[in-house]
Amino acid sequence: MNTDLELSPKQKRPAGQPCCEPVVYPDVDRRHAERMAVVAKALGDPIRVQLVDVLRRHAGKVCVCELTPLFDVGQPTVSHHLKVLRHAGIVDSERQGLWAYYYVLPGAIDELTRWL
Amino acid sequence: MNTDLELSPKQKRPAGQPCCEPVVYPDVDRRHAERMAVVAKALGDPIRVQLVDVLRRHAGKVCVCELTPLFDVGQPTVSHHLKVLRHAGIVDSERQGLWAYYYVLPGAIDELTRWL
DNA sequence: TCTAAAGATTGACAGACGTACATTCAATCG
DNA sequence: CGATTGAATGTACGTCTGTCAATCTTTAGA
Repeated sequence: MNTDLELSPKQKRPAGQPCCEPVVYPDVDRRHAERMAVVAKALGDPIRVQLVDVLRRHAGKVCVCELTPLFDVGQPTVSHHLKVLRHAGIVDSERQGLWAYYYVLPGAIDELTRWL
Repeated sequence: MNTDLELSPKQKRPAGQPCCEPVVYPDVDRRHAERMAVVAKALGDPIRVQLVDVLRRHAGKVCVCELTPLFDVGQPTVSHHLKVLRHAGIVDSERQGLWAYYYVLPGAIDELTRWL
């Protein structure tokens, strides 16, 4: 990999020529970038970060009724955030009677971690 | 850490008592979660993911005019995305005459990586 | 079967977001 | 200076997001 970028003073391009040629092209293609952006966007809310934190630190499965009192938002909002996380492939849920248990799917986050 | 969650069938709460007590509290406090959410949100766009990818893979500094032709959006839009990344503390820029060179500040991403 | 509870869904709203287009700013060259 | 270039800023617009209130679905218990 070329780590030596010329910071030599460039010249104003004469008339209609392109300014600069790209010296580095993305290593992650568009599709890969889009998938990671989906995961990152899902983590782009403090409540969702804390939700994932709780679910990850708890190896088992956590009931929604245990998650709701941790935050200053109502139950529908927590449900909405969990839905966003599930839609991003970060968590999944399992119903047991009246209760819904959520747990983290480690794969999605690993992909982002590997790139970072 | 308690990794053994009882999945034993819960009981419907009698009348006005709380459903469940939280068994796990967030390890990351609100402020920490907010900072990581800012970083994650800034990475929540495929163009910004690819921008960071290019800047990280290039150890030096990359001129905006080298970044713009990589994407299908106009120069002001690229400039806007770079501004978002700079506001999140992920990148910074340095002016040299007509050209602006962007580079990655490794600290912000490391914080998120450490948690993930 | 009737009531109540856990959780999901819907609709509404203010605010933020991504993009395009035009303009402005700063710096170089003739 | 005056013209041109690289980059940032401003405006506008359609879309998405986070939240709440209300409602709906499913299930447990009496």
